Amino acid sequence: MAKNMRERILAAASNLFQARGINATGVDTIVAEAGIAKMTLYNHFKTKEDLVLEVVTRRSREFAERISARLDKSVVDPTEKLYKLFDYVGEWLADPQCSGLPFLKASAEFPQPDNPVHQLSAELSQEFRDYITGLAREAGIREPEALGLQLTMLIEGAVLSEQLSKGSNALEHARQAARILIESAKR
Amino acid sequence: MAKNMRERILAAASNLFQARGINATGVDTIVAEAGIAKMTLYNHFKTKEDLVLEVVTRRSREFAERISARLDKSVVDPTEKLYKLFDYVGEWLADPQCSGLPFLKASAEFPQPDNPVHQLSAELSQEFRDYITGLAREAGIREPEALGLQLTMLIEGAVLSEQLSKGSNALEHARQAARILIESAKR
DNA sequence: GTAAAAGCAGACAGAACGGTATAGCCCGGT
DNA sequence: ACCGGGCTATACCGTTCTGTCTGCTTTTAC
Repeated sequence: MAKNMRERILAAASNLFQARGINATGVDTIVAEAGIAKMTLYNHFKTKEDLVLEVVTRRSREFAERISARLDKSVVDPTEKLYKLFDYVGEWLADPQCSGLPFLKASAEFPQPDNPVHQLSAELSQEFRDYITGLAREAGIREPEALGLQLTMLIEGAVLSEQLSKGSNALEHARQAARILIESAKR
Repeated sequence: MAKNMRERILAAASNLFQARGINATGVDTIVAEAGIAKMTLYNHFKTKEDLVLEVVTRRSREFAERISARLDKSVVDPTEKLYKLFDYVGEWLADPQCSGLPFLKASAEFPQPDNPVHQLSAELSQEFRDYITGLAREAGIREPEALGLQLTMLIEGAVLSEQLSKGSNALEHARQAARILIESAKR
């Protein structure tokens, strides 16, 4: 049971943060959702902020690894990976329990640059961008940083648009834009 | 003075929401920043949420009008407007007191779809997208909705990237991507 | 000039916040 | 058999939250 506790707390917190926002979710609510005692939570996490940091990290890494695992497994052609990237983001976005890019939402709730959650979000966002830049580099793009950033912006914008107005088919349009940008960058 | 009170409250709230986030800013803090009595605030706004709604609306409209006013004044060629759009967003973004697109941050802090702030954010986001789609239509783009959404995603993503890691030159890369997309859409 | 409107200061209510303390229970290891 | 560590339940701390009330002063309008 001991090992499960931590996971249960993280899962409960993750769900609540996603549904109501981080600042709007109290410790008591997390405790109730996880079905545990308050002291148990504070036995595993020093403060609420520590819990927030770990939840944000996990969710972001889960997202990134879910995408990259699929890409590594099913695609070999490096350029094809860039296209497939949008397919897999689309699948992730179609999941009804998906609620946006974790590091983006976290950074919006903690705008102050010196805030630990904000700094973590910036790092995770950078990781994601670096990953896409890496894909562009493997695909032999001349300026992989430029295309990587552009594709990242498209994905972030698409996720936001889809969240704000469902059914806008944002990701499909992002994919079409990406194709044009990739082709243009290869020439 | 009576007319100024409202503006002073809105200005103070706007600054604080921008700097610390909406949920993290208490009414007492707003009152202190505005240099007024608490009852004066509640005399002008029924609840904090009412104040939030008006602040978000104003900031979003200010942004949109600042961009569109410049475009209408200085540019005549419809296609050129699409390019200049990124210049003016860039200038707005370079303003050190700028802190992201108001409706995006607000929607992140109030994720629940039935929340009034979230709904307002969705409407304001839609307004912005419609405006850009209108520009695309005037420029004779074949599928203005598609390009409008794509450019919107680029702008939103660029603003986020710039906020999360300053000096990434996100908007410049967004502009380059936009040029490619626009040229491709015109052909 | 005077009365009504609006602003002020500060106390206050009731709830929620993050976090702590305490006392007991249950269960596994030896 | 028993001991210790993790979990529970509950009460509690001080602070902060939104929102209200009151009594007094200033401004505004006619």
